[in-house]
Amino acid sequence: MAVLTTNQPAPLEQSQRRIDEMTQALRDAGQRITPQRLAVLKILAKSSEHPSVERIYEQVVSEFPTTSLATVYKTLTLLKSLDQVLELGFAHWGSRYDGRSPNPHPHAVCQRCGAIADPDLPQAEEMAQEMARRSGYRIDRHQLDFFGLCPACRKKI
Amino acid sequence: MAVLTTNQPAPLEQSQRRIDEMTQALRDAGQRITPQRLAVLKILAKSSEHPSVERIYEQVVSEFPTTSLATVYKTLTLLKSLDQVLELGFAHWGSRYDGRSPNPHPHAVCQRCGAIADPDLPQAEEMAQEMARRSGYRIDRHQLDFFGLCPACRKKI
DNA sequence: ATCCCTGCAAATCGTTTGCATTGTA
DNA sequence: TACAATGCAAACGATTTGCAGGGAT
Repeated sequence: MAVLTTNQPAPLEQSQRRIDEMTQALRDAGQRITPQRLAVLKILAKSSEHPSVERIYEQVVSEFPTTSLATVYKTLTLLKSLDQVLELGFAHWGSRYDGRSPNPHPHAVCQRCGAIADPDLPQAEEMAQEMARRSGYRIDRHQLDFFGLCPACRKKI
Repeated sequence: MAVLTTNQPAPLEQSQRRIDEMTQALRDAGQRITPQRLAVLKILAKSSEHPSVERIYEQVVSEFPTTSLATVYKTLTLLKSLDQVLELGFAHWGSRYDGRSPNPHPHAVCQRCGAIADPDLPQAEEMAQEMARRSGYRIDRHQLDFFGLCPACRKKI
């Protein structure tokens, strides 16, 4: 499901398509397209870095200075509920967001610099089915995180 | 690596072995075996429910009324640092702990009642290697969570 | 006897909420 | 114009921390 290659910047055309998808999803849900929401949504469509809330906030504020952190949170909650953004929820550091590939897929997280990569791992879906079979649970969603050191940080240590 | 069958109570002998392992790990690290630590550690060795901090605290207090929540947290942090307990860190609800199989392994989490199962999924290790290969990250640890409904809750809905 | 561990309370940090004001549809 | 969205500040909940007193080795 993750169509994009790891950590490449999104081609303009592709991020434009995501912006359109997201705005349409908002409209379909009877939600208004405010400038603040549009700003958040553009950042989500363009970022390959899996930004944190704080990071999104900084960027929104830089082009829309009155925006509040609460609005960013509310927008993210809304987009999540429409399955237009994937929240990577971590325990002790804050969440990170993936707006380019909102369907669940595995991530590699660098413990040193916080970089996140998401190469395609086709086994994921099959593993979800295996988990359903062996546990008896109905599986709706997953979060598969691998923690370690990114290539850049490996060298530095 | 997960030797135990899903959600079966630990055989006494097995949980006793875990208690011994943990106390030994503490001793090896030059740490003291206090009654509070022993209480936490016993609960971890026996529980198949992947208890929350609060749940552990309740149980410790019931047999050792002066214990504080902070001590439970400190003990868990200590045991984590010695790889004697696995923390399942969730974003919006608190963490849950696995003291019976402290090596990373996949879990199924019920969104309704919070039950957690951990059947053996042999693919996990191979997937970690595949992730390392495709991302270039050095992978040290993983957390593989599948969210949905447990068998009991499926019926109730 | 030493010094680590405990227990308490206060601090922290990410996230959520209440409410008056503003702006989109 | 009506009603939903914003922005601010206060509330929240899980976890951490500082510190004085107590207990394990």
